[in-house]
Amino acid sequence: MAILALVDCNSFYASCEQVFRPDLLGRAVVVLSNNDGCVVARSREAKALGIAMGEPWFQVRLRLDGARPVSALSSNYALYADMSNRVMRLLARFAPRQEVYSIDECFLDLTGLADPSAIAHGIRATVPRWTGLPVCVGLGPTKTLAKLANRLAKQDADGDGVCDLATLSEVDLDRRLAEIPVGDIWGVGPRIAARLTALGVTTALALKQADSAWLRTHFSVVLARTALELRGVPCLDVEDVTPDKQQIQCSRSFGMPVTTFETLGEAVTTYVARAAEKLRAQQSEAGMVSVMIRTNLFRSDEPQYSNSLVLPLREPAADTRRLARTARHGLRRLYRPGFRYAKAGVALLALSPAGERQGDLFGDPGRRDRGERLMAVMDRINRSYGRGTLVLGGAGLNKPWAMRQSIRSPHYTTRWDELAVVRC
DNA sequence: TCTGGGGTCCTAGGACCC
DNA sequence: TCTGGGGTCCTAGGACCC
Repeated sequence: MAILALVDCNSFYASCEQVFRPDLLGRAVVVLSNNDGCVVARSREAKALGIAMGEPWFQVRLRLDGARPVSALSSNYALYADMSNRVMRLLARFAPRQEVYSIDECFLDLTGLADPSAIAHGIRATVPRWTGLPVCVGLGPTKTLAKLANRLAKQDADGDGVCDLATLSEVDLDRRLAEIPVGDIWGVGPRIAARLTALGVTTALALKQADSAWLRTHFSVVLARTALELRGVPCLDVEDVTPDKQQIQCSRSFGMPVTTFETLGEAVTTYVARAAEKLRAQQSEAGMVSVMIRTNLFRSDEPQYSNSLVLPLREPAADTRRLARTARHGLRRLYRPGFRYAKAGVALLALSPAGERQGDLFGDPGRRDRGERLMAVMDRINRSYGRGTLVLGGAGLNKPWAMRQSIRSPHYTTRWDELAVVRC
């Protein structure tokens, strides 16, 4: 039998902030989404105040009305990404195979190892000691059960942070599954949970026992697989090599309403540049570019406009200038004056490995090579001296439309001039 | 005044082919 | 009265995840 571990950092973003701000330990801490919009991470104390995941921060403030102190921070992705790398590198030591599933969690394949439970406890003890970040570990014979075990480990406040569903007898496992709402299962979202519940499938146990063919006809093969995984039949592999992205997006809400074509163009150019960096980092080229703009959907008192467009390229490209030119063509067709725009975004689609392209009969290969060398130099400079050191002129310089991050912590671990200072 | 961003997979239906 | 059968590819939309 396979034994998989799911290791997940507790309140990851909030915990990262607390590592460098020990004064925030034991306090209600929330981390906000881009533009300081919504709550995306909460310390245990913040959860206890009833602050919901995804709740708009201005509503939280209105509701709590200053009666309870809450420390809010803008998100600091440079910090979280760096801390994530530390955790993942450390966790890789515990198993021959690791799948990094998200910024704060990974699967480890412990199949065949001597004492998985002891390893789980070792992880639970070692990660906070080495990185300052608390983790919980779930063990199970399939990914879905390991996920579930992790959830149970986190829910059990008095537990030791490890939950092992792999060594449970069938009877004991079913007893636990009977107490878990079906919506708590990985892969069962709110829509499907509501439909399942209406049909009488309300618990994890009921889903496990549901007929496979019935699930396929009334729902999909995805849900049928989830049910099989609950039965201990692995349907999802641990993928230890990260596949290349099939699409790369970059979109942001503006820090202030934007009305002019020129300003939207600056934003779109900026986002294309960011997406194209990621594209070149995985050595791909894009065959299509999509552009999207929209007004503020929450303003019922303002005229609304939302539109997007997909533009094919004559020949796949990874050159920021070419992609930006195409995106601006798209923007020109999308733009309508007289609206207050709140958000723009671009996506690079139809990605293929660089160098496998079909040539353009009318293209200029020499020009193309020069472009590739220029992009390589640009990426190198921006890697060495920081993102945004070398940019296209069309991206704008002041960027008054850029997102708000009024309460961002320093880049403690990734910038020399912002290093954390420890006084002993 | 204030409401995030970036992904994946599956399915149904239409276009098209022989 | 009666109007084939089987297949592929693409896309939009819906659902999910963190």
